Amino acid sequence: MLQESEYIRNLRQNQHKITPQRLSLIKYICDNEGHFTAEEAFTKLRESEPTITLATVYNILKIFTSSGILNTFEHKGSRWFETNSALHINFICDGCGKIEDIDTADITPLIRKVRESGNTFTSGTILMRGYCKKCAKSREDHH
Amino acid sequence: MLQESEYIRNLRQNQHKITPQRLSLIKYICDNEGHFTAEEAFTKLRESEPTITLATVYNILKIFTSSGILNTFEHKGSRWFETNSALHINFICDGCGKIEDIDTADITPLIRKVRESGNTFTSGTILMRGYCKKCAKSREDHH
DNA sequence: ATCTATGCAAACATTTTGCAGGCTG
DNA sequence: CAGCCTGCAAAATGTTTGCATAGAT
Repeated sequence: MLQESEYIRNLRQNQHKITPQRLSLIKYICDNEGHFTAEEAFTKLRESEPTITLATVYNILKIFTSSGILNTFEHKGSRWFETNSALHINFICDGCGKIEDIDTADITPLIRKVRESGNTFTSGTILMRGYCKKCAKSREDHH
Repeated sequence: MLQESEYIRNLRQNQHKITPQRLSLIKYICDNEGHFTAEEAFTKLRESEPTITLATVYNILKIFTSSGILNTFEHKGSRWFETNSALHINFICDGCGKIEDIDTADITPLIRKVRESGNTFTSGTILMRGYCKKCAKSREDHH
């Protein structure tokens, strides 16, 4: 889990200015470990930065994703952002919609496989769907 | 690789009617092993079915995805459809944009891992990005 | 004959773009 | 104070919806 200072350093390193909007978003990202959409971040940020716009949020998120400090994937018609930069499984519950990170060493062979085919590997996203423990149980109880 | 008859059987099994538009799309899917968007299928289908609309293409694709005979994933702001129903790696080249299927048995441990956490597993998508052999080489040559 | 599927258009949702003014470095 | 960043509005893109008619069984 990265600290706020690492995002700030990332901005400086890439000659980007430090603005209140950017600091607020960094705070949101660090306080809110997990997965979020631009809209979600925007809604939360507006509490402390009432003039911020969605376009600005997208701008800032683009900086972080293009420098690789944030990952993105698409799901349910939106782009999602996440702070976990190691390749891992994103398990999405079809019941409650929650996204759970599952870290595992078992992914290494997959990357090797990609390279065996002659490709280079830069990044990846693994989405797996099903029902989480809680939702699976409540569905069982309905029988 | 599924045959046209299997898509037709799938329609019948689910009490869906066999229409020319559906047959054309099935033909497109079977002739065109790989990955496609609704728009791509629509553009091609219009050659033989000039009155077909994008909405109809979406309708038909929804039938096939909800019955599980087609997979979907989101990428580059669109939904993509694919005929390979076994969980596999979709390798996306950041150079030419081509999507390559990489089938591997190494995925089984990942599914096990999902279940170990108490979740059920229904489907998954693995997207990996980098440069394909050809694009990696042409980028090297630029140095 | 019934009921679903299609075609069309409009609605919707998400993301991007263009530009004038404001703020950072 | 130069240039990047923000806020705003509009545009662009992709997908869904509602409804009247055509078509499959």
